Amino acid sequence: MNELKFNEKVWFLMKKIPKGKVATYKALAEKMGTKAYRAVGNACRRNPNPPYIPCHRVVKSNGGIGGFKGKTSGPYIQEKIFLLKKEGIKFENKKILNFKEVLFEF
DNA sequence: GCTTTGACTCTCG
DNA sequence: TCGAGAGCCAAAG
Repeated sequence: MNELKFNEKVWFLMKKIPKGKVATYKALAEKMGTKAYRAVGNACRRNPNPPYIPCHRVVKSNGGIGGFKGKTSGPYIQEKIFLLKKEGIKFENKKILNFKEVLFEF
């Protein structure tokens, strides 16, 4: 049972992200010892585990939001941004202004 | 068991 | 700065 599946590893790292901070798919993948950047996003998109996973704290390496609720654009993205903004993260045109400031390093 | 998809990342022009 | 292409891995069909 110590065999953490790929998705489980992703969730575990996500939960480690403190409030007001964000992480990139790349960081997550590399931290778990793989380059499955996409697989990380897949784990979140399918989100086998509900609100238990703070997927909104995971962004792209360029500071972009990526997606939310299975959508890469639309009101869902705005909502994701709004949540992050409430945590002290600044956004501009769907991009994180203080990206490096809020970027959480494992 | 192969094919398709995806909330990605990097490189080149 | 921006767009297109290639590379990468895992889950679902």
